[in-house]
Amino acid sequence: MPGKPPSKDAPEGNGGSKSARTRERILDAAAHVLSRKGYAGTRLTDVADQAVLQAPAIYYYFPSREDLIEEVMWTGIARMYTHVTDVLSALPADAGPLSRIDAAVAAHLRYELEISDYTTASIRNAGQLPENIRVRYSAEATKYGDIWRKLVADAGSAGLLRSDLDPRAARMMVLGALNWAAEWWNPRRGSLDTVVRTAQSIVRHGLATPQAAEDAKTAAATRQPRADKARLP
Amino acid sequence: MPGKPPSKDAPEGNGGSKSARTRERILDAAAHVLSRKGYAGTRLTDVADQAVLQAPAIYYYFPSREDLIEEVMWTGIARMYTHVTDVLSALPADAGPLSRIDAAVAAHLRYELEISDYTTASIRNAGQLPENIRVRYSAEATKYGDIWRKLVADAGSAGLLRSDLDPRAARMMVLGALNWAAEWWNPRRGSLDTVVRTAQSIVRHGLATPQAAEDAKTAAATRQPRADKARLP
DNA sequence: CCTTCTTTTTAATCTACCTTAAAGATCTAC
DNA sequence: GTAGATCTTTAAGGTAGATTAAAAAGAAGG
Repeated sequence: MPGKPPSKDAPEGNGGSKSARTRERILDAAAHVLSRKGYAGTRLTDVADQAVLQAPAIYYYFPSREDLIEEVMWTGIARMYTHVTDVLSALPADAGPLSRIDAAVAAHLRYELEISDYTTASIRNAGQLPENIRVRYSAEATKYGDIWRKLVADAGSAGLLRSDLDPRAARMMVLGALNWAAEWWNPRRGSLDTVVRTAQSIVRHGLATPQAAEDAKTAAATRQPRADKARLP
Repeated sequence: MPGKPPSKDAPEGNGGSKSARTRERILDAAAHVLSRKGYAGTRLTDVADQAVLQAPAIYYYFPSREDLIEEVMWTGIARMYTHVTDVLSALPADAGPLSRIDAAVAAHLRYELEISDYTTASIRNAGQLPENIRVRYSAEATKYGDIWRKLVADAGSAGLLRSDLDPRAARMMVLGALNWAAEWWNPRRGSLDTVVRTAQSIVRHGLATPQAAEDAKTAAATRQPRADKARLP
């Protein structure tokens, strides 16, 4: 009799026991297939092929197909949350609300486009999940959304946002612009830096008062690129 | 023996023969299911339920499940193309590039959120289609994209765009912001007008030079709402 | 090398769904 | 009102894919 799923550890690259690494490989494979085939189209045999093992082996690590897919879905956002949070907290304490939004835009975009299987899986399938799977995903999504709610609210309190914007709609438009990037970006057709710069500019000018947008731009020229690469305090 | 699929007519509401209306009902039902269940999850029995008939009846109108889904996919964008084109050509000849973008934003958004089954179906499933189905869809998508390519290019030629933007990335960001609206907009949580206004403002300020953005805003205050509601010349 | 625990595989079951076949129902025009 | 066309249904067939059972293969330790 197989023991329970081996202690799931490191959400990071690897490093765990062999068993933990196999589990992670299956999860990655599932994200890969899920992003391309959709919830209903994700076959365990395809996941198994991608992970280089036989379909029934998956049951040693996950109780069912649904559990596997559920974990891919919420894991994707949960990791994004961690990443963006880390980047934001690595910013200098005096970074203004618009600089923080710039940093969040860059962090979201880079993470999304680097770890694109998970992100694309989440983005494309969020609306197609059965209720039971959606619960945990929605919770993580709300948590992540709160980051942005706060980013926008802070800019608003500081009087940096244009008054003709509906905050919720504005926030969702920004997230839409960012999320959609996974659908069209192709490393061969333009550098990631270009995408990030364009996104930051659109978001900054899209949200801020003209005066604030220009101020932030010049301020960012020295501050933001540094902040963007910082990971750990 | 059944004749060939009855002459497919009116892409509009209805009006055609009874047969044409049944066909349209099936197509609508397929869009409904496709948007919620995804490509692989779209079962003919569900489509049939939604269209209030039995699954095999679908085969009287469509050669196969794939053909049905393919048609939903490309039809969605093709109609969007027609709609946006109509709105743009109804604009006064002296409408500037930014006004035209404003109008396109409104047209895209209103159509998307009103006919949301087709749009959501396209958006969510574009990346999950098998090759053969994707061909026609991609062709229509490119055609529609050309509208926006031109809108942005015209604004650029007129010197109204900020120079720090990559045109392709900027265009895709805008489309992403718009497309994503179908994922979050809820009529009960905010009016469509609010969403449209916010989107127009973000796009205008997101793309244009600060000077041009402000100019366009005041000009639009009289011109654009009228143009927005115009349908036929 | 033999035992035990972990991991992976092969073989078999069971269900869901697309599709076809054939028969019914409805409609139209003489 | 009845022949023929149009449309719709009921009744199978066949296949693919999740899951379970049971056996095989590794790995760790003595």
